[in-house]
Amino acid sequence: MNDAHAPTRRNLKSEAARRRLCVAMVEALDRHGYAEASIARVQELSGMSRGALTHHFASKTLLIEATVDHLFEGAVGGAAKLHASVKARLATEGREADWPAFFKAYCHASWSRILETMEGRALIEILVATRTDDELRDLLEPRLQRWDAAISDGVAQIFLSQRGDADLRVVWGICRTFFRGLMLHERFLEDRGQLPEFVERFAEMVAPHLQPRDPNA
Amino acid sequence: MNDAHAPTRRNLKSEAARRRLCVAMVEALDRHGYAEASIARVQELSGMSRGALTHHFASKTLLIEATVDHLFEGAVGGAAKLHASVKARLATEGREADWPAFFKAYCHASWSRILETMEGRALIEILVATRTDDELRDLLEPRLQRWDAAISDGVAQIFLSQRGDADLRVVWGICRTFFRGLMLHERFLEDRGQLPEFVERFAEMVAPHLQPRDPNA
DNA sequence: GAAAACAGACCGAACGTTCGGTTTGTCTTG
DNA sequence: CAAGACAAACCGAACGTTCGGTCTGTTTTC
Repeated sequence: MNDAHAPTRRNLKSEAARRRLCVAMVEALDRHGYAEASIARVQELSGMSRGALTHHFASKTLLIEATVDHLFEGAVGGAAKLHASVKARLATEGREADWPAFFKAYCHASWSRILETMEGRALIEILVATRTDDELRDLLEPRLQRWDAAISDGVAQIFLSQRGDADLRVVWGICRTFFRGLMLHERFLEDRGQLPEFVERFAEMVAPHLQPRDPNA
Repeated sequence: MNDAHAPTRRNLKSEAARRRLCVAMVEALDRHGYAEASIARVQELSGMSRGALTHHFASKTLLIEATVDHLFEGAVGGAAKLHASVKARLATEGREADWPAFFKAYCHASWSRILETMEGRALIEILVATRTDDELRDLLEPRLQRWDAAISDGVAQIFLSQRGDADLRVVWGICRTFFRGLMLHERFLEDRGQLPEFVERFAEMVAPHLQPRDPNA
């Protein structure tokens, strides 16, 4: 975390161990939920000893904190890649492309990539726990708001709202809100296969309120 | 729950005790989250003894089950009342009313009444826990699907989609999904006061896809 | 007086944390 | 460059707390 020191063999090993523990924590959050993501479970999933875990993360809170940073790094990196590919598509296809279909595909990609993954589900578990855990809330709040800003900036590079950037922020916030809500709504449905239909219908309603940004501007 | 026996003094008292415990459980879920909604916490919040709690609910699962039914009863009753008032408004104001504004008000009412409450937050906690708790999932699944059907029928009585009732179900499912997602998205916002703005902007996007049903049909 | 309602002591399991001891890698010194 | 000093990595046992569940009494209701 704080030591991007010389890449000695020890530092590399230590870094790898910490990463392994974070990955195991993500898996534990996904499979068992926040409350059941116990130290013992993470230890078991990581294949490391109890003592090693304790050594790298003196408390569970510190492990959670590192896991959150791990999640954010992955999410920001993934978003950057997606935005780059969108920019490329917009540059080649230009304005002739079918915008509703394009936006629908973008929504589907965002939903499945961000939320239909182990990492996405782990983040939801943490978000929910944040509501009732003040310590966790204080830990996450600044990170989440920074993340929100980064996402808004990224989307502003490829999309446009006629009402201005503030509206674009709101509209894309609505999209993310909806995607997250889907994770809870699927409990109401008889068939999980209806979810893509929900995403498509949603994208259809939102598409007229946004437009692609001219990449040559 | 299952005993609507003769209203002797004892049965009434028993019923009241069970309700008190369910209410305390809802409060515990709201304040502390699913995992921390322990038997001891419910006992404390209800002001009853451990023995009394155990007497009325032999296991925690039974308490959760009763609490879920308690929540659903309240939600279905509240929805029925809201729909009745909407029907009345539609009958008097008729088709001259400003539909987007009307729908916006309906969305705001649904959101604040269903989700900005102790009961709404408690249900979210249960929904999230359901994802990783198989026993809870089996318990809730039939109830949730019945609930979904009841809500769809209720909305179908007052609203209409040009694409038919199946589409209406999807669109209103999208709305509920969004409302639920707001509970998680507020963590990303600096100011919780932006939430109503989100609801209004969302309603604005959805309104053109629905219309009020003629109450005289 | 029988049964339901209530009260509280008690149990084993699992939790997060703490701690003393061992091994391994790195740096310093002669 | 080999030896010793040192710190980080690793290990598993033990602690106190809290969990849900059980069990034995006491009081209230019928």
